[in-house]
Amino acid sequence: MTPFTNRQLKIIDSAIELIAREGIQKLTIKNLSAKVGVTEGAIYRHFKSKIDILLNILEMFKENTESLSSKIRQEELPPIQQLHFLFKERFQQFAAKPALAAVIFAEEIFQNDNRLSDVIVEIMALTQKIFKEIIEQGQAKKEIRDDISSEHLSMILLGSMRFMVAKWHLSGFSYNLEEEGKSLWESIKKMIKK
Amino acid sequence: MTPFTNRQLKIIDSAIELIAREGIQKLTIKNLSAKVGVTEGAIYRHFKSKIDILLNILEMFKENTESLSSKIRQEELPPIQQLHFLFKERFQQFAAKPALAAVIFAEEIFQNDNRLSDVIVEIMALTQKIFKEIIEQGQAKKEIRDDISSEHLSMILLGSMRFMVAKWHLSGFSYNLEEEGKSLWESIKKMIKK
Amino acid sequence: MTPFTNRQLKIIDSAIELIAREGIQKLTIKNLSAKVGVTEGAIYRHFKSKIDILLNILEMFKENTESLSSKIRQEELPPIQQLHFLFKERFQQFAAKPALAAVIFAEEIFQNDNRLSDVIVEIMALTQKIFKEIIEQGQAKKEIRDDISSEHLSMILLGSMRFMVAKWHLSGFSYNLEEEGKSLWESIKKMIKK
Amino acid sequence: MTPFTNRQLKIIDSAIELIAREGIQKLTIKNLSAKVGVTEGAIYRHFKSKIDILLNILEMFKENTESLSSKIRQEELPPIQQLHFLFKERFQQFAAKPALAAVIFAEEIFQNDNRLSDVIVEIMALTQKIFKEIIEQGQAKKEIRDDISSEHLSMILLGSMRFMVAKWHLSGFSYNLEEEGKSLWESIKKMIKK
DNA sequence: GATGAATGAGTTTTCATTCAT
DNA sequence: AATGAATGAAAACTCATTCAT
Repeated sequence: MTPFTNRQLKIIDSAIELIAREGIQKLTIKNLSAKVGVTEGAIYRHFKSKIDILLNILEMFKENTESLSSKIRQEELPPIQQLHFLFKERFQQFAAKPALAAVIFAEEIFQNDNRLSDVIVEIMALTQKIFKEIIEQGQAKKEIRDDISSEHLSMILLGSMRFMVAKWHLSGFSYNLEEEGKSLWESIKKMIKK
Repeated sequence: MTPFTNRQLKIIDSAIELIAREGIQKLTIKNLSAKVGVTEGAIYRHFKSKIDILLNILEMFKENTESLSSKIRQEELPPIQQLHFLFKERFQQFAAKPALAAVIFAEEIFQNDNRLSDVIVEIMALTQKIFKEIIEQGQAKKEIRDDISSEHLSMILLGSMRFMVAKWHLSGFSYNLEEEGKSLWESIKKMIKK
Repeated sequence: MTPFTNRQLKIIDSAIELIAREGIQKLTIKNLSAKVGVTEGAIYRHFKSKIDILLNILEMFKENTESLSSKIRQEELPPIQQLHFLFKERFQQFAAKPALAAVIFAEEIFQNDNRLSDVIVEIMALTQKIFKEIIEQGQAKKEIRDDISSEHLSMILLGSMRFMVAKWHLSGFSYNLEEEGKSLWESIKKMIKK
Repeated sequence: MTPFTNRQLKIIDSAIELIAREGIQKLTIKNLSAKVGVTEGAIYRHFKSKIDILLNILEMFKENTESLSSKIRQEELPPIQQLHFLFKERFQQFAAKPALAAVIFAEEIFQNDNRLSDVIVEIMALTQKIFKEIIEQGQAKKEIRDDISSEHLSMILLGSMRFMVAKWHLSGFSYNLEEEGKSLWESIKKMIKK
């Protein structure tokens, strides 16, 4: 939605990488500007504050989540396959940009400021809502077991996904996330299918 | 193991609460000493550095995890009940001290320093190992389904637990974690039982 | 004397208003350029530095003071009426452009730089000299009391004028300066007439 | 009222002198700490912000004004002598601490921040009120002329005092303020006496 | 004439830590 | 044990100015 300039994209990217590699405490304007290759003041020509940079990272992710969700709704796949698609897509995105995974699942990072933590809560709620709705369709169509609430099923799906990503991050992105994710999905599918 | 003085316990407690309520970025010696009720310098009589305080928090949690695990091993319960016990116990601990939950599952907090992140990795590995072993016993005894690897089953268990705790934290600890946890456990049990 | 371009006049005007409304500390090239409606760099097409802008404001006021004074000298009015004219004229100018009043009587603003404070001293000396000379004429013509030195009489005249303007500024220009000034003049006239 | 520590007094004093000598724009924490002889951070152990320092300077002056006024009321002098006393006292104070004069009459300095400008307005109103009340007593007792309002008389008194102090400041404190002030008082007395 | 990007020096403030008392 | 004062480094951000386009 927001059309970023190249410089802004560079800054956002550098910020994500800095956080992923060294934690938010290392996301300082000094480190960031060094990574971008400009002086500290120059950053402020592109974002009005450090919080603003973080806000844009989250906003980008939120918009991406929304567009993924509407893309799926259009495709008219059976619910299980919709879940599979979302699962795969997310793991693919994270594998392509590991830093993003590290940032997006570390809510603590954004606890700092209300504007940030609000967006985090929104993203989390939105994501779970998307999964829940698909699961409920699946339950209605008898594709997905209905002896367990959609709330719990979505929690199990998202929870295990997050856990895998967190471990992957802590391991220094040392294995192939997409493969492991695919294998995890197979297990989950077995558990939730009717 | 480490015999803490009362002052040390007070400091550790205050630190955990500060982090839980406002994020690590608010864990400063100034804020901490104000919460404890002493001057800044006084903190250094009890811990040799800020990292040292965080290290002790993690160490405490790690020891607690270890003692929980050995307690279970002595009790000779059937595997499913062992899992139930661990699940319940953890949720109870977190409900009793919400701040701890907020801190312990937020690995990002400790990414700052290698000594810290090493302990985080150890704790995560240890926890998953405990769950995996019990699950494997359960599979051997035909109590737990064996068409899904113990690796994945433990991921699903731990992942959904972490997810629930994370949501609870983000919601401002606004609901009864123990009850929700109990209900989640029932769902998980249904899914993993043979 | 100095023939300003339209852009230069706009910049000077905006600068005066910025200072009057928010203080010199808010007179930054960024704020100024925003008010003028151009980018920061553009300002430097019209003035070679920020000090240069301030210098021109003072120079304008000084020239205005000089022309007022020579206008009066030509008109050959009785001294008391000359004073009245100056008094009225100044209050009229300030009422018409409140911002100018706020700036011109706030010597502190220009203490920053020697080139500026020198002009301030010149303006102050010039103004007092103009008043003193008229008063001395009045004393020679027995129109104005001569039991008090022209130095003191001019101080009282200028001092009370400045005080009224300062209060008006601090009150947010909340009352009619011209009327209040007229009334003050009546009082002063009573006090200085022979 | 507020019992300042020695360090705080030193800081306040240094701040006043810095402003008087070079203007507020030179009152930076860096310059201030250098003058005090400590590092920049050290200032913050004694005042919580730069504004706080300025606020305390004004508050000190305000309290001083109040105590002067109540001292006078107790002494039961004839109104003209009360005015004389206040006049003398103020000029004495300024002569003793020139920097204070430079700061206190330069309202612009404090336009920066609402908390500051509010106190400035209060001080100005308080001072004029004190003078006005004495003048009104004098008018009631037929000591002071009543063909001119107490409002205008106080404006003339305070205005000429401020003007003299401003000139003295701009001249680099180059003459004896107390003597000049005494002489000005004599002129003013002549003008306001009945 | 004007823009957009940048710089280098500066701003206020906070931080973890030390140390004499 | 604890305080109060201090330090040196670093934080986020702002400023006047320059310059290629």
